[in-house]
Amino acid sequence: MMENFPNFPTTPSSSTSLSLQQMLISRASELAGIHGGVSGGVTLLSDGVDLSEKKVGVPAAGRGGYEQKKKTLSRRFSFQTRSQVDILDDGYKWRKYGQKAVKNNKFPRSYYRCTHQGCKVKKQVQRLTRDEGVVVTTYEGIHSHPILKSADNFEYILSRMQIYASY
DNA sequence: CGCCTTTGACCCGCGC
DNA sequence: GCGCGGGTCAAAGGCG
Repeated sequence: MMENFPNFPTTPSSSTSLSLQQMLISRASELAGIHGGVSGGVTLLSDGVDLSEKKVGVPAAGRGGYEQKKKTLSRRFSFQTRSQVDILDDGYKWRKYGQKAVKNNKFPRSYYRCTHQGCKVKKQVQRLTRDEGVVVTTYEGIHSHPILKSADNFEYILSRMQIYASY
């Protein structure tokens, strides 16, 4: 079985009303309930963590000139699933902007950003070293626009995925 | 032709 | 103060 993720502090709080995020959480919780026996269920990095103020380096004028900006809307949560594909179609359009190898993990981590203008939602997808079938998806931010297409497909994918939890 | 992926360099925070 | 680990930029190429 899988071991828990020490890096992912799990907070059993599902109070905020996030659109997709909430749907995911509720969906995941529901599925976790369905799968009941699964030790773990859903790994949720709920929002409200210490992300109140996050400094982000923004290029000011070419290289060398970086401007410090503070962000307040950084909500983050993650979940891991069993899936063959990395990209889970959640109804939004994403543009990949980076890929980096992480220490302790043999598989690289991919960084995506919502292509919608003004929407600064990011997500990163990472595959576990030990279990290639397990994919960790982390969302950061809240979409400031409606979903482009129906997320039914995503729900379908979710419904046939096994979701882990760490509590 | 426009958007997306790829990929190396760059930047930053933090620990030693 | 330096090095490492992690996140982002941006140029160039690819594909529909």
